[in-house]
Amino acid sequence: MLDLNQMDQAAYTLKAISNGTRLCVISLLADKEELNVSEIGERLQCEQSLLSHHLTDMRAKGILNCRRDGKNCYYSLKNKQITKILDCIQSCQCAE
Amino acid sequence: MLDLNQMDQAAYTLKAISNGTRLCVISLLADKEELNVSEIGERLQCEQSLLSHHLTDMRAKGILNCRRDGKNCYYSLKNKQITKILDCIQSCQCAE
DNA sequence: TTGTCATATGAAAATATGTTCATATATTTG
DNA sequence: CAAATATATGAACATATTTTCATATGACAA
Repeated sequence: MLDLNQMDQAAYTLKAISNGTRLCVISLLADKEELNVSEIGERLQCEQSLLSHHLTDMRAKGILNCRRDGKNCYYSLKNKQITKILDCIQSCQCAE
Repeated sequence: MLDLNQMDQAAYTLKAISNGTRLCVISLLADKEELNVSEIGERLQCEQSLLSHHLTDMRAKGILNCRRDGKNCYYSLKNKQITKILDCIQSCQCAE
């Protein structure tokens, strides 16, 4: 029941989201089904290239999906469940 | 509702636990109420000093409590709620 | 005391993450 | 086709995290 490999995998996913900007992206996408990069950029304080790096990496790590439509790329959560981590961590912060 | 500062704080806590060894520690302490460093070390594949660094840092970041009793230091979860993140992330992995 | 056990600490090295900047690519429009 | 828009990429750098090693500290037992 205590499997380091399993925990490493969990850690891999957690690391991929352990960043303020990335959590914001997840929070945005929790509601909106999908958003393109510009829309995300407008809502966040994040420079184009940096945001792109974050999105690309989160996608590579299986957090986000991406779909191109013309000039735009629409990102969405690959697994909505991930938003529960946000609730979870926030309830932890409160109960401190 | 989308507050970067709040997300940064959440990220700070997430970072403090986004590591296989640290998640193992949390998982161990989820059951056992408290364990001393040697007990944790036996159950984990982790060298003394490295484990100590992890524990000290998790403590500094408000994840763990520590109580000394004689030669031993007993660590426990400051907030049991944190274990829900483990369940949470694991259910995310499955549903992939 | 001295030795031993349990744990912590600090510095250095190794590695990973985050950020910036300049530039590339894909798509659409004129 | 050329220009404009949306987004990605790569290299360089800055910063943070992880790991190792040597050593320190605290507590107890002989």
